[in-house]
Amino acid sequence: MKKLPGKTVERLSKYRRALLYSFKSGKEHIFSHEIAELLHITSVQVRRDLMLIGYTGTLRKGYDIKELIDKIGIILDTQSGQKVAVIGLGNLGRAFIRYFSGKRTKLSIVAAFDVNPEKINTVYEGVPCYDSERISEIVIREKISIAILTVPVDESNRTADILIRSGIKGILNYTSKALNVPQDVYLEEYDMVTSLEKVAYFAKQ
Amino acid sequence: MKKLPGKTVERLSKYRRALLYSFKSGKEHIFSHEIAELLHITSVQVRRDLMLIGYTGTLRKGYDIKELIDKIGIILDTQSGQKVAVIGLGNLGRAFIRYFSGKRTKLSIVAAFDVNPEKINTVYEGVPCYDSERISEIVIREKISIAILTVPVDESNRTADILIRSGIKGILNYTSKALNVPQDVYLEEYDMVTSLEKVAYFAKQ
DNA sequence: TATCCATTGTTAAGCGATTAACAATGTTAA
DNA sequence: TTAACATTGTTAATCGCTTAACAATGGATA
Repeated sequence: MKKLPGKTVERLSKYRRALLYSFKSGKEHIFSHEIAELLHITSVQVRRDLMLIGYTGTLRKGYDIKELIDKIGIILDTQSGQKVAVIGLGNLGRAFIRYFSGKRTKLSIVAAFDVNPEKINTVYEGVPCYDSERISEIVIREKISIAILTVPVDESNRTADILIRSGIKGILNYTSKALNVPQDVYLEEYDMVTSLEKVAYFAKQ
Repeated sequence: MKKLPGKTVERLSKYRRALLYSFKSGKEHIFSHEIAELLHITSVQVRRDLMLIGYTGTLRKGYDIKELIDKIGIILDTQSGQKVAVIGLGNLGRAFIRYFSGKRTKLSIVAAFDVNPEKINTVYEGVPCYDSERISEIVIREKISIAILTVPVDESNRTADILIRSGIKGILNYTSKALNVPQDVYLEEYDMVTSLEKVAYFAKQ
């Protein structure tokens, strides 16, 4: 299937979580305007997104929640799952591991890396922490395709280069430096300080 | 001044950080294409953003770094500064406090809140942690205008309501639930799971 | 002095995403 | 049986942001 718009992909992820929640509470069908309410968006947008992934509802009952969850899974997930590594086991790295621990999804965090000897060879929430020197070895061995980068900013480019040479396919960069990656590596950047400064700007009346 | 586009505000925050870094290393002037390189964007976009804030460079020397930093400060900051609270002193809350500790900016994190008795009345990186029961009291007393919300998802709406009733002006929401806020409260949402799922989607070739 | 040229500032075009509009559909109610 | 209606799926319009295009500028160079 042709690549979907980034914004649609983000919403599909949110639809799925909201739908799982509704399904667990016993609901079987849902209308576009109900999904829209859950996410605080419009029903048109929901229908447009579902049109893009080719899922069709029924006229008076809306969408079959179970079917739609499965359909979104076909779009977002890979059959065999994808392995994720957290680079930098600081607060942010641990936050990620916490969010994912226990959730059995097609994304699994299988390794963390740090330079701190006190963290190396420990296990956090079931995820082993290795010496950062071993990134390349383990990424290749474990076929890890996604990295969450939460290292100090002056290490970010060097670390990204190692990941790229080890065949990583996507990087989620939380360091405040724009990374250089080749075209075939997907890069998503998020800057906590910028987010807070943005809120501060719009919060002053 | 008229409100700037959100994307421009985000970039201004990044320009400032990059410019501060350049200034510290002794540089005094900079061209639009040099700023663009630092952020991996185009020089046109830089010039357009600077046009929007009304800053004018010189033709052959480019922009005066010191002046531009000050100009961005006038746009983004308030004269007296803004106070920030972290609600939920988990990994993510601590990550935020860490990022900001030591940096003397117009944004200062002055309080954290948690329900865990072991955290209440401790101090993390200079930031005192209070009982979540006291959010309203302290937000009002300290004139805190911005909240970073990192509580468990089932507490998010209740907590947001307390913040709103206490006169908060902006909320940065890291819980995975869309919040209901009145028009005069600025809301920025970020979902770590969605970000990772987006990377995963675009990383599968 | 006159010409060249890199750079800025700004207008216009293009693009991607959201929103509006509406035909199609089939269930419900008269 | 027919009319009313809520809802879906899709096309068209709109909006906001990015990118392209280019005139204006004034220092450097011949």
